[in-house]
Amino acid sequence: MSAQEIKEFRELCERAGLAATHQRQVIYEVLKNMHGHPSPEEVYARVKRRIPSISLATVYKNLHLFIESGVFREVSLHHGSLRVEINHKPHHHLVCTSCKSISDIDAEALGLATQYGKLPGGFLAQRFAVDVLGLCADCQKKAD
Amino acid sequence: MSAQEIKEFRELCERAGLAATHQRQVIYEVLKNMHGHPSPEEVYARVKRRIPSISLATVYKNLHLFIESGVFREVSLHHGSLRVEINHKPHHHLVCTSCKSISDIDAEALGLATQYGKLPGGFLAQRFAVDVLGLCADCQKKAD
DNA sequence: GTTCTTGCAAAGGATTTGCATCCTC
DNA sequence: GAGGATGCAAATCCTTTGCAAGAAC
Repeated sequence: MSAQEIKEFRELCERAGLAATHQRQVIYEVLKNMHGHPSPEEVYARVKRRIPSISLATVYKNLHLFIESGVFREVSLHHGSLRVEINHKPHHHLVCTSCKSISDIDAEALGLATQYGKLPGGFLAQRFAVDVLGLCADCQKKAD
Repeated sequence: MSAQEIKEFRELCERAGLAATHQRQVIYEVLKNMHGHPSPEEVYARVKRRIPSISLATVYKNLHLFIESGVFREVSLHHGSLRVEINHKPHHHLVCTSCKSISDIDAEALGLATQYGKLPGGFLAQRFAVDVLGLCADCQKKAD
């Protein structure tokens, strides 16, 4: 991690009121270099390469801390367990109901006319999490 | 359950290739009379009033069978466990990030311009599952 | 009768927790 | 040094599974 990135990490911890520990830093760095929607186990496996003594519990604790402080986001999947959102651009998910694969699509490319602000009923809309369910290109071919 | 409803239930089982058992019927009936997004435990509690000997495993098995055969749907929540969708009208979810409450909103009332069919990349969109994240009216008042 | 279901108890996976030790601030 | 963080193991929660006994077709 570059000096710039270390500074960024330390500022981020300060803002969130978290100590800038070595484990925390490595988890952060590993996440930044992952793609898609990694599970805690996947993150753990990667971090373990650099800190063999790390425990899964520590990974869980830090993932939650990162999510709580808004550094990363949790993915809402049609799926049972915790997944971390790596993609920082506004986007939605294409969920294939056949092979269960999940891919991202830019919010713009999907072109949903989402409107923020007050909805009828007084609910204040701040973010739209859209899962598009359907069939991916591969599964359509197989279905022929 | 009326004679008409029993007939409906038996046809439904036949279509899905399922035996029309007593337990299955009561689970179905209980679901039909629930609202919102009940958990397996909640369904179990209700069914148990009428069939005290029922087991939680049976409830789980049947919920999955109903979901697989398209009789009910699974809710995708920012939430860890299985929930059954009772509302059959096309709708989306308003998820309050403060109190975690979830309410339904009709697809029309939300007015999202969802488009079915092929998306760029070849994905075939069949259904849109939208979670609107934000603050419910109550939590906005409390935040003042 | 055969096959599908049930109920039970045990197993399984994912996540959390308690606690002693260790590291930042 | 004080309080937060870590690692470990045990605990917990949610869900699934194996199997013998019972019900549906």
